[in-house]
Formats: sequence, structure tokens, C-alpha cells
Amino acid sequence: MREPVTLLKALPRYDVFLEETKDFPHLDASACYTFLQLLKTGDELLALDNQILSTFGTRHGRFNLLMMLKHCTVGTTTPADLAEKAGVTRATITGLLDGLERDGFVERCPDPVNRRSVQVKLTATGQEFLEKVRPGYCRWFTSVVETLNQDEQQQLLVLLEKIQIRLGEISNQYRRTANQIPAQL
Amino acid sequence: MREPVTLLKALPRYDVFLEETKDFPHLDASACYTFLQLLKTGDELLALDNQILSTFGTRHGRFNLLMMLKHCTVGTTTPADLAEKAGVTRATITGLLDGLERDGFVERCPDPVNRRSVQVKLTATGQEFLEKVRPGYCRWFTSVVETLNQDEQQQLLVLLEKIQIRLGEISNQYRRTANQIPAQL
DNA sequence: TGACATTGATTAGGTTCCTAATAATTAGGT
DNA sequence: ACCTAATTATTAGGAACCTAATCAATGTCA
Repeated sequence: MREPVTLLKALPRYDVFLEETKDFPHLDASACYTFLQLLKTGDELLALDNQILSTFGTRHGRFNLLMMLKHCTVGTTTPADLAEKAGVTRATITGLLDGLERDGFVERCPDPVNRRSVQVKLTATGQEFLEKVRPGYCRWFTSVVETLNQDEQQQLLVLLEKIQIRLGEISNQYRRTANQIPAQL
Repeated sequence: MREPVTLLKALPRYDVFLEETKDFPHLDASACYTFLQLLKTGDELLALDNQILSTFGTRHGRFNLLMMLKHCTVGTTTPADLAEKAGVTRATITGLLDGLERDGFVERCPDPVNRRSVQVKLTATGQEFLEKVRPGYCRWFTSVVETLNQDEQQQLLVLLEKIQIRLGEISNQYRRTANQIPAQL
């Protein structure tokens, strides 16, 4: 038997926010706690993912870019397109490409039609690198999820979907108010 | 009615990993998908949190540090202690403190007993800043969670707890193998 | 007491992200 | 054809993280 949710022990970085509920009686402390656990889990997952990748001599950003170059067949592989797919700015892609090109994992080829544009290509070295890292990476992320059974995974997906929808709403509403302080402050 | 989990549409940054399952038949594609959704949700939550905080002229790291200074009564407020609580390195705390001190939100006081040590204190300006930002921040994070009802929140907490336990195990096992390539590669 | 390790904070340098500004090229409208 | 708009990639500079190296102060112990 798993003990009920008493993981309250130590999330010092996050639980300071719980104090806030004292000054806002209409705020639900348990709702705050849920938010913090979500933030914490995401944070730790991302951190550990990065740590695992460091063992292989790469990091989240670079690895992701290589994977995208290998698998994403939809669209072109210009920096602009990669930025769009990866959800980061073009400037970020430029920086990542600089590093990857220096290491010989990708190359930038001029586009003969549009002289502003650049086509990014995975080199043989880059391919080999991916081959080498892939099994270990797959095992890492499998080992995280296999702690949940099929039903639990399904439950989690449904809940995450709801949260993502809400995040999308908030993000849009925030984008609409541009750089003003949001109305709810 | 919510549509069943068909949010498969666009997570291009993440779904490239699904391709990997083709080369590893023993890998469960649905498990991969769950992992990716978790990674994605965490990523987006963190990103949006940072964006909201930017509206208030601060960021995750600095805001967290201020909140810790205000609420964490356990232990001292030396940079080392703050680093421990926040789960970042001391060097990171040094950098954050530099910024916060420059803005007049904190001050570094020499410890009369241990001359190596420094006590960090929230200034009146820092307090006022927190007072100003707090309501808006509370509303933001409430609005995320209130998309789930009580039962769903409880479900989510249980699932997140399981994942956190697994992450802890992996992290420990990884720490034990130090800087070697993990056995499972 | 003196050598040595430990501890606290910082510095130096690197990475991955950001925004804003810049430079080159292309496209559109008159 | 020409001026302006938009688009592509990059640069510059900043933030929040990291590791490794440094420096000062403190503990330890033979």
C-alpha cells in the first residue's frame, strides 16, 4: 500500500507560497498545493532530463534540435522553421546551431533560391551521435513512466490535457492584453 | 463533453521522440506519449509562470528568492542555506543576490561570528514589492488549478507523487554512479 | 603551533533561453 | 522601376542556471 499524499515533507522552494493563502482566505490551500506539486514535478523532470543528457555530452536544447532534424519531415529545415517547431525564438536556434556546427553535428547550406535563407542538415557525425545516445535516452524516459500502470497513465493524460487547455486560454488572454498589466491584478 | 485524448495535434518539439519507438519494439508508444505530455506540460507551465512574472518586472529565480526570504523561518538566510532550500548552486544564489541587491530588494549583512558568512535580509523596498505582486500571482496560479475539480486535483496529486518518487529513485541511482556512463546504456 | 582539509562565498566561463536592434534580401503597390 | 513592407538570419546584451577554480576563514590533529 502506498501511503496517502503526505509528501508534504520537503518542497521548501515551493511551499513558501502556501503561506500566502493565509492573507487570501478565499484562496484554497489545497489548490495551491496542487499547483506547486505540478510546478515541482515539471521542474524536477526537466532538471533530471538535462542531467541524464549531460552524461551523454549534450543538453536538452541541442538534443531536441538534432532529433527534430532527424525526424521532422514536415516543412523545411530553415532556422525559422525549426524555431517554430521547437517553440523558441530564431535567435535561440542560431545559438544552438552555432554550437552544433562547431561540434560538426550539423551544417548550414545556403538556399539557392532564397539567398536570405539557410538549410540546416544533419551530418554523418550527427547521425552517429544520435544512434549512440538513443538507447540510453529511451530507457531513461521509459523508466519514468513505467511507475504508472495503464489506467494511471490514461488518467494522467486526461488531467494534463485539461491543464494544457487552461494554460492555452491564459496564454491567449495574456497575449491579447499585450504588455499591459493584466486586468486581474 | 471533452473529446478523448486527441491532443496529438501539435507537440512537434516533443513528438519526434515517438519515432524512436519504431526502433525499439519493446517500448510502449503510449508510455512515451505520457512522458512527453508530462514534459510538455511542465515546460509550458514554467514558461507561462515566467512570462506572468515578467509582467511584474521579475522572474522565477528572483521572485522565489524573495518569497523564501519572507517566509522561510527554518534555518538561517546565508547564501549556502538559500541555495540548499532553493535547490540551486551557491553560485546561482550569488548571481541572483547581486541583481536583487542592485535593485535594493535585499542586503547582505556580515555575520559577526563567522567572518566567511553573510546574512541576507529583505529590505523594506523588497517587502513592498512582494506586497504589490502577490495578489496577481496568487490569482494566476489559482486560475490554473481551478480547471480541475476536487476529485481531479486529488487524482493528480497521487499521480504526481508516484512520479516524484520514481524521479527520486532514478536521481539517487544516477548520483551513485557519479560521472560514469550509466549501466543501462 | 603548523600543516592540511573543510567550508563559505565569489569569480570565470559556458549554456540555453529571452528581447531588441541590425543587415540583407525579397515582395508588393503605385 | 522604385520606395516601402515584410521576412531571414544574425548580433548584442541580459537572465538564470551550471561546473570548476579561487580565496579567505575556520577546524583539526599530530
